[in-house]
Amino acid sequence: MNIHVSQTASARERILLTAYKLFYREGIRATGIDRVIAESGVTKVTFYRHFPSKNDLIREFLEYRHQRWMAWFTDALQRHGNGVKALVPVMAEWFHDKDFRGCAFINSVVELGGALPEIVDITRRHKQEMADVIASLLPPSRRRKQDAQDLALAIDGAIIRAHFDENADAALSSLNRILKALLLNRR
Amino acid sequence: MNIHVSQTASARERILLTAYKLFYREGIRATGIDRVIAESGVTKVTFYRHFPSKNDLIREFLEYRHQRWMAWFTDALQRHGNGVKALVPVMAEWFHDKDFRGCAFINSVVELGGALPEIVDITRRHKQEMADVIASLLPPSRRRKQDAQDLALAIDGAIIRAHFDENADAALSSLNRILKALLLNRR
DNA sequence: TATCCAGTAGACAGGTCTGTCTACTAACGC
DNA sequence: GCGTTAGTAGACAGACCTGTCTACTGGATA
Repeated sequence: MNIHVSQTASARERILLTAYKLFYREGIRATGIDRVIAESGVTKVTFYRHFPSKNDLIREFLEYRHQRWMAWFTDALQRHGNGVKALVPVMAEWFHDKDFRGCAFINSVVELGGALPEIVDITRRHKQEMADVIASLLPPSRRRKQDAQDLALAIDGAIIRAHFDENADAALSSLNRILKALLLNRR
Repeated sequence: MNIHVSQTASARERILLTAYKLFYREGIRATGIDRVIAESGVTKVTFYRHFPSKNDLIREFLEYRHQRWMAWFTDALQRHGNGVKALVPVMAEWFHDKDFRGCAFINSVVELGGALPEIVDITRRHKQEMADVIASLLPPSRRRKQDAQDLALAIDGAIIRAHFDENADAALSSLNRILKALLLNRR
């Protein structure tokens, strides 16, 4: 609307984008507030005006990550034909990204689930939405939701393997075989 | 052999057991050395004589965890009939343990994989050994290793789901269906 | 014009972290 | 008997963490 507001938005946005990059790349606990402040080019006062505590920033980071990841996911699925067959190529696209470091939500549960239980809830909701999107790829049937849950679990396994394996191909092959096995076994 | 040595062994053992408990329950980064020292009832000098740095303790913790977990895993498989059908009950046993907090190796990769790359190697070896044990449950065939890898990936997915889900039953059902689908689809 | 308000710069408080240091004790092995 | 070795108790250094504080600046608005 006016410069005043857009300056505000831009400081906030720089903080959030910096946190997005650092929290995902280095981990949340490993990233100090001072580093986020320095790299986003704001001062402490500005930072704490927008985010009263690091936990607030963590919550907003996860919300932002959720929005961006879901948007990428649905777009990538469409680009690959929007069927269940798209899942493996879509995951391949993610796993081969040079910045891939696993699932931000799983990572945050592992890092902070004990100290910040709401992160666990946020993660459950994120994974539920992912499973809902997967369900929408499947033909309607009694088992659609169940199949989607199974696929979501297998995808989580693949994310983990791709995270610690040297390359993602083994994870993708396994995911592909699981997917085929689950969906061929109908009727 | 003699009291001298066994006193030594016991201080070391207390430290390792305390780290085992705290690192797994609270996380490695969240657990300060001072806490391990206090709870194991030794002094700083004693601690640092046995473990020159926290990283040394982390390595030994993972080694110890690997030994204990593999021993539990093979034992549990035997108790449940030592076939591929044992996998789901065995996982159920683990997931329902009140102290279950996911896989210590996955967790350590997420927490420290960036800072301590050798943890990633340790985790790969651990998961490879797990997959080898799973392979030994399968009848010999061309695809035995591949099937074992697929099952191992699905198990990792189930571990993650059981870690953040309220209860482990959904994860176990999915694992069960994936297992059946993979193994029914033979010939 | 006067007042907010979001911003800059940076000191500081209070806590926690890993790791080192001094000083002393008791048991074992040669 | 004497040196080595593992232990106790606890102070301390130096880094890093989150979060607060003062003092100042410049633009938007009433």
